[in-house]
Amino acid sequence: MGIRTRRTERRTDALSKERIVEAAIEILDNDGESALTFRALAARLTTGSGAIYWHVADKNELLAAAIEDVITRATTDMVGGTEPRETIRAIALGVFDAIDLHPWVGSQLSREPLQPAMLQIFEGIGGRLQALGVPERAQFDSWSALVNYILGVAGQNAANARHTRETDRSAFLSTVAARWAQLDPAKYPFLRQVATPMREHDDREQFLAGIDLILAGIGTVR
Amino acid sequence: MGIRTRRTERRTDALSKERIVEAAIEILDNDGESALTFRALAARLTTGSGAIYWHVADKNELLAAAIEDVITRATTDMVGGTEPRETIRAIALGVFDAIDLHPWVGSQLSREPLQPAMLQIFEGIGGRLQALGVPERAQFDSWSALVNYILGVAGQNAANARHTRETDRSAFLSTVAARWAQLDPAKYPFLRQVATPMREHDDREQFLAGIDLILAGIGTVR
DNA sequence: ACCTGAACACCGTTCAAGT
DNA sequence: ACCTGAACACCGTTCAAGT
Repeated sequence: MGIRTRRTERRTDALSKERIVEAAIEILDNDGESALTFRALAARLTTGSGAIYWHVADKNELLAAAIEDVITRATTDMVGGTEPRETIRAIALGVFDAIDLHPWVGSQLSREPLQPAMLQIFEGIGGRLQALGVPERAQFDSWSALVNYILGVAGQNAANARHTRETDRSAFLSTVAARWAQLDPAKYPFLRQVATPMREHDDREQFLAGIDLILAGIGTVR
Repeated sequence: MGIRTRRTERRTDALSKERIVEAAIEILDNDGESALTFRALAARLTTGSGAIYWHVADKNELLAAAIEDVITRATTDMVGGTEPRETIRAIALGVFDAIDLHPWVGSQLSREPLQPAMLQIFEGIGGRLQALGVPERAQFDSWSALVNYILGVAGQNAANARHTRETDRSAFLSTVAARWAQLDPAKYPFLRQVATPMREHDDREQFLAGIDLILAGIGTVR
């Protein structure tokens, strides 16, 4: 389709940063973080490993671009309600769902949280705190509590996904729950008791419950 | 000192898991995570790299043992007050300070949060929530919010420390703050405003403020 | 039982050489 | 301008050989 100009047009299979990033995301999604090597990437793109360096400076830049891609897509899809509390929940859930889909983003994010794409998310949360009427002196701490919590869950989910690759997710949680259920009741009464909800809980709802708790705490500041 | 029995006594420079872990921690503390290689470790212990494998299964076990060591030491030093809210703060601060001293623990923890040594910390927090009178149905979510927040901060601190190695800490934060201060005011009003507290804040107090906010939120559950 | 150190299979990255 | 693929310096891990 369209007119083929001689110079700007490329063969459709030509290498480009976008195609490289796309392929990297596929590898990360399908085979996990350890599977992303320049050799594997080159093989998938049927090119030499050195060719990738023409489009991408190094592995850090590649990962940054992959995160940028996923996070940008996630924030674009987001329907922001008008009520600040709801919007904060929606933003947080957007991050959660993106990381649920691409767990490697979670571990990269807790390694390099200041990704450019995260700025929109950080701003979105901070802005809504202002709209919520949080006193100015409490805004920074409130914002940081929410952001750290979100990044914490992100890292946890990524860790779970790493274990989950071998077996499956519910099997992994069952194993942890079973281990906790067998802890010494004298030393670990709470963890024993929490083993059941641990096995049965819905990650997404638990995540939201945490957001709500923090928002409730923020609400107590006058 | 003491009688030298022929078989059980070893030359003081003999290899042992403890000495290996100790040396690993020194390398991690002084030169960062990327500096810990079996070759560097062997050189520091003036032995062959293969010798380490006689005492330690692989690098994962080595890292797990190093974390165990640091976390156990941190929880041992902890003076637990009698008031539940204070005790939760003390436990959280204990983790924070340990990670502040050994940032690599933070990144390992967000990769493998279910370290055995963490069980005491998890239990300590959960137990105090019960003592605080948190309704049973809210205990799991409350506990998970606190734990995820703590692990989130741990990961962040580790990430900051990675950047800080090259320059110094305040210089790094200043750079971030300066970058945020120059963001488009129309798109990022909050981040611009928050750039100043970001540069001036005390990490430890900010961390505690987050704990307090979550505890305040937990307190609203009746 | 414990240690040595060469060897193996991998990495990320570079670069002379091609088109 | 863009790509190839061998080469380099490094990993974690193994293992025959030593003591």
